[in-house]
Amino acid sequence: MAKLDESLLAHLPPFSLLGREQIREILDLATSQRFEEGATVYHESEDAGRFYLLLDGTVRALHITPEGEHVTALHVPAGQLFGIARALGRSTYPATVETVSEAIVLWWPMSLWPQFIARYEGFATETYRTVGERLGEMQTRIIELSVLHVEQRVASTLLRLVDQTGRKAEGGILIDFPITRQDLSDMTGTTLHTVSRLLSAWQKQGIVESRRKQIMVCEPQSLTALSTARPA
Amino acid sequence: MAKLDESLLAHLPPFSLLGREQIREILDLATSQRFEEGATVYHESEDAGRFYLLLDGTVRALHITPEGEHVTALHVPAGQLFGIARALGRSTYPATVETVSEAIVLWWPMSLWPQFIARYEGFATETYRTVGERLGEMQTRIIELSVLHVEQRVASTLLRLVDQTGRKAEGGILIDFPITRQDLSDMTGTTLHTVSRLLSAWQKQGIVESRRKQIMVCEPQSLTALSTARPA
DNA sequence: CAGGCATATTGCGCCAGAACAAACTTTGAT
DNA sequence: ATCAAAGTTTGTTCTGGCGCAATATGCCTG
Repeated sequence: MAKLDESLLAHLPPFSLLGREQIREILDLATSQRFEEGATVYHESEDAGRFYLLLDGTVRALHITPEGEHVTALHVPAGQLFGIARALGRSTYPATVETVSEAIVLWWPMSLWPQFIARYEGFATETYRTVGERLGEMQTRIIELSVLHVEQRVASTLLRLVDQTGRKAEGGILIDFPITRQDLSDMTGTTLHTVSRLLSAWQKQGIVESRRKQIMVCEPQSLTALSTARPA
Repeated sequence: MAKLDESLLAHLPPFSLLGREQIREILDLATSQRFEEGATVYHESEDAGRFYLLLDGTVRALHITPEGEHVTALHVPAGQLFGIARALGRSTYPATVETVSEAIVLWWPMSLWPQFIARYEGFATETYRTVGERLGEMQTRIIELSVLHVEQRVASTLLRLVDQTGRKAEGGILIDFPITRQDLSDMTGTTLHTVSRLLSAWQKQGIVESRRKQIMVCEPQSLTALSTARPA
């Protein structure tokens, strides 16, 4: 395998406090791996043997119910750690992770976890910050699911995605990975039919523009309005 | 203030690995405080100045939306830590915490947190296990809110409460703190009306028995059935 | 024990959104 | 080009459960 360059990690929060040699050390312990779009990295409740860093692409954490329904818990953008079950005192992965687009990851055996925490300055702190952020996101999800209507949930989900992975494009901000109506409905707890109707309506109003597997938000303000307004 | 006894902490997971002197140390740093039923311990987004151990009673973490709706995130049973914002890399509390019944807590200034983590064996590990468990609970909530119907959500919420704080009583298992239909609806993302109807119906079937602010589950199996069954 | 307040029950109408159904479009493979 | 598969749109029907409103019941206070 080609030797990995230190600059890959140097600017990422979990490693930003570390010196060159330490990063070299870490990289030499890592394995890099490429995943196709839609590939499964690991399954829920599997033994948590590795922890991962997402170098490029997007992955999502999801659950599959006994009835076969998919519920998306979380999207992870490039640059973040995932599969960090040990940070939560768990020995199995709490969710299934699959790639949303082609993805490049680094991984380390979980047996190295304690030494990463102990040896590398800032690694623990940043990791727990990440955990805290995800927890916050989940709380927001719960609140939204509890009190918001479908339309509001879809609107704020779109806003969140734009915020996390939006890429400037002409006429709006593009969500930077392939996303279907079904995906959106898995994130919002509704059906793809309803999402389709909403997007069509919004497109007519010029708020979004959507092609197959692609959504561009043209008027974020309008979505914000939709997501907060309590309709009469 | 009366001196606290070491036996208070000795058997609790975060401290169970510690020796007598260490526990003494910890207790001497602690302040104990009693809260009335329904009292607020701290508010969301307040500066996280303390971390808490719940010695007796039950507290709940909740959010209040701008519109004034309450969403209950989590119940914390006696013996657990809460307000551990620092474990999540946060400097403010992520939710409001209020007591559900009369409660006794110990608290320490958050400035002691780093030293607790560093000095006391097992404290960090157990803390993160707690975080992991709560995260798991939240995931379950999200899944339930996404794919289950109101009746199923109420049923499984009742089961969870029975599981966490149930106390054997004649004729069934009693939920060991005062709980209103409104509370239940805040936990399940529905209205108190619907909860009331459901409880009435279940009472007629002999599945539960409810007085004012009190619910007893007589036939857990029936609730389990209700919570999983995919109604035609 | 009277009055007042919080909690609970119940009936009714209505509508957001799910379920079902079917056609259409884009993409990619042969 | 042709075909198949995946994704999307749109129409119609139906219902769970919310909103509103009135009433009942237990609980606390003075």
